[in-house]
Amino acid sequence: MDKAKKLLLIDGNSVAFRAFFALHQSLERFVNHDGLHTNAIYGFKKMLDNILTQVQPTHILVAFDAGKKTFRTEKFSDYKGGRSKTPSELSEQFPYLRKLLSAYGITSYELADYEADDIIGTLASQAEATDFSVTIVTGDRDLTQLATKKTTVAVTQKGVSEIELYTPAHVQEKYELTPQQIVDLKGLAGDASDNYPGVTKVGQKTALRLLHQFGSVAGIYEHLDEIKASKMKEHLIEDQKVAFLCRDLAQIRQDAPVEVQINDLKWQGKNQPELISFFEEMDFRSFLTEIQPENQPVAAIEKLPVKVLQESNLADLPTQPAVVSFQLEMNGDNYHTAPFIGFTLAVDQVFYAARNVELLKSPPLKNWLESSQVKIDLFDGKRTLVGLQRLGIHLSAVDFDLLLVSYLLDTSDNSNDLGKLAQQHGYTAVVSDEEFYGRGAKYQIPSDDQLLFQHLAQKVLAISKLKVPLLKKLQANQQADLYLKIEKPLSLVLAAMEIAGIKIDTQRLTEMDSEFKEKISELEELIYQEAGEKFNLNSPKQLGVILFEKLKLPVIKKTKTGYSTAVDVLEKLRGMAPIVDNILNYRQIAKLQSTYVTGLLKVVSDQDQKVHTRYTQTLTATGRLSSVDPNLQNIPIRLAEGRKIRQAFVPSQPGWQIFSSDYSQIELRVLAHVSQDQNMQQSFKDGVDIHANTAMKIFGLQDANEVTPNMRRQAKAVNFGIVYGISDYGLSQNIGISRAQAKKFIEKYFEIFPGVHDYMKQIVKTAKEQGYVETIFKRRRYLPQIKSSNYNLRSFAERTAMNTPIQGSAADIIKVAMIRMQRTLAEKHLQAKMLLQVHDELIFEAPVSEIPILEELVPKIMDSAVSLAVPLKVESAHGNTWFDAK
DNA sequence: TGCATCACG
DNA sequence: ACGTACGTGATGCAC
Repeated sequence: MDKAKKLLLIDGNSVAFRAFFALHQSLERFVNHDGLHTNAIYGFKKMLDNILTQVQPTHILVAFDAGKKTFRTEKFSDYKGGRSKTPSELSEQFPYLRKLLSAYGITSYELADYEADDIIGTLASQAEATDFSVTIVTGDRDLTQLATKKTTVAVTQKGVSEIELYTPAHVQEKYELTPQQIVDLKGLAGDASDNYPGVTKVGQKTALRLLHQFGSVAGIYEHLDEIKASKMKEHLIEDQKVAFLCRDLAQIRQDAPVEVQINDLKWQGKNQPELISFFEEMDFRSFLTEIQPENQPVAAIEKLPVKVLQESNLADLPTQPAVVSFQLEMNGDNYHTAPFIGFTLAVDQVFYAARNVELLKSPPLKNWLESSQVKIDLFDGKRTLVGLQRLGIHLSAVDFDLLLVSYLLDTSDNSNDLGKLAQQHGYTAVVSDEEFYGRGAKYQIPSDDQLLFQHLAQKVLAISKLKVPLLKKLQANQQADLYLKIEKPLSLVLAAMEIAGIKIDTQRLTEMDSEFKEKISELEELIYQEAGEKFNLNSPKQLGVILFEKLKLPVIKKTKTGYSTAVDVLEKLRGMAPIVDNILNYRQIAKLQSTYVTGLLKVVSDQDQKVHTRYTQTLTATGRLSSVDPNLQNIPIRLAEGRKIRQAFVPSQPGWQIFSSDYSQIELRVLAHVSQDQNMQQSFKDGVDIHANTAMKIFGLQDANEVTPNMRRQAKAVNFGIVYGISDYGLSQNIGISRAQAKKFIEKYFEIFPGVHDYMKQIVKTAKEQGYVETIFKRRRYLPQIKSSNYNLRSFAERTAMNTPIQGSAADIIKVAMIRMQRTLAEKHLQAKMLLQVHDELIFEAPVSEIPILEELVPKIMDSAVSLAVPLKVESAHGNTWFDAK
């Protein structure tokens, strides 16, 4: 027997609004990997599931408002006037809501000049005329006017899960009115949210009383003479036209020119693959597991035919394939030391795998990897290269590096896991390592060969499947050069630097260790005496109690968790109690001790007395590198005490020295270039001291000699502030001046450098229009929050828009220099080795005899890496240790 | 695991 | 009226 026909009609806009505000508090938790807000989509989906289970419809349509202009605004220009703009965090979700519906197999519909209500009213009445029953879902009580014997109106309550069902009986019970009288009610009382007035001074209460007596608006005016003379009666007479107009506005149309046929709305069910890919796009993990429970995907995914490689069958492999996808699996992040797990290869859609990585040393595998004729596709070339190097295999070229490419496509998405990345790009057959191996104590490498090899094979398959689409995207973004000429060659350069490592004078560190130990215990004793008790000095919480409760020092600043005891606070308390100075000293030395003495000693390799950092090439949002394990980009230099740590960084061979070159003010030069500010460009062309020059200009001095050190210091801070996307408050905090004074500085600065001012305004505008900003080499950073209605988020995005092209372009430039540098050293057969990069500085070791060559060569390569509108300036130094290279 | 602190450009 | 500098990593504490 045929199921009874049930039509479900949903007011898309109103339900989306409800869902959005129900989850408004968690707005920032519902953001997907592209920065899209997803709370309304999430809530809508939950609600939709509820309704589908409750109603069991056979036919469905979701109606949307077509736009601001409707027949109602024609009749009453201020209809829905004064309503605040839909938040951008919601409006950006509407296109995806339609995508969700499409995956659910549900029709979305809108009609020019009509609101969603009218589409619903029209379809409901058409459906009733045949043999349908109808359920309407909305967040708007006005729609209860549509309730009939065959039509139920479900109004969502506060959350997204609860609904209130309005039948004519329920309407009667709640308002003592028939559904049709709701329209009359609105006509009399008006509607604040739709911004139409109704009759003056008549509200809900009076309107209800009148309707109970006369039945309708028309009824009231027919029986006006029965109403006693009163202010209200005068208002009724005066506002008669308004009353009928408002009634008309409230009346939902049931004759709109809707083009869809109800029979076409038959629901065929959800489209599972479309839904999976949509949930992935939205990062809705819980919904994903809901529709594909844990074991299902494994079962559903086709098992790949993997051939297990052994000594005995290596000879069966082709001698020189055109393309090989390769994965070298290791246990742990630190690929300099991580144990090998195994490897896989995909060649002509055939998969090979083995646990024994020694096999890679034999032909033909070694030949493939070292050949320049075989295209190697992989994930994380640097990691692979270092791993292979440990096996004595020299990977010479990579064709496609999935990790690098996907980082360039979106620098804010810096996941380091092949499975996660592949899923984000729509390829779902491969799971994340965390999911496959487990995490922390649960980490386990499967002993079952087939299980392990399937995972590895899925990885290489993902690499080859994603190669073409991602390279296409790169092309579309005009980023192919950035990949081919900068990032890919750089990964090989970085690998070489990491492998080279830098030698540590552990004896020097051990000396410092005992020195510091002594000083620390002296200071500890002093502090405990002054405090009158022992406590944990390293605990800001306990220190706070001592300083601000026991010693009653004034509280300058608070943190989320209590009193702040940070340097800038302690600086202000200096002189109020001797303990403060001692704490500052203690902090300084304790930091050196824990991070740079014992910390560094912990990571020195026993094999070669060197530290081998890892540069993370795909992490920062601006394009800079970062350095981990150990971080060699934050070795102390500013304070004399800390600077001595650099004495422990020494050349790896006797008779060699450390050589260092750094760009001078590269970020300001980039700013002068991108902003095209003539004044700033001229300063750099003239080769003047830029900070002193800025000081002269903002303090209105005639002569450079009049610039005091303090003026120069302040001007330098302004220059920095400009690069960071300045705010008067930030500047005032930084140099300890009033906010008003800071504001004057900034205004003066923009007067002097109008091009910079224009650039800052322009870049924010560009970011708003295109959604991202770019560096000079087209590195891209998306800034979805630049349209946020939240002031803080938006301001942050604006400052980022100003800063990223500057910081990022500087990063591009030094990367180009590094690649050329490495090539030149090889071409000239120099023994010198490039060891470290510290954002605007390159550090080498070289035989003393080569130092004069480097003094010439390195600055030449660095300052000619790009050609800007201003010259680049490079300064060099050398010495027996890193400390002495100053 | 998150927070506060502090090291660098 | 809002509340703020940009980009990182390591350490130790407290939950």
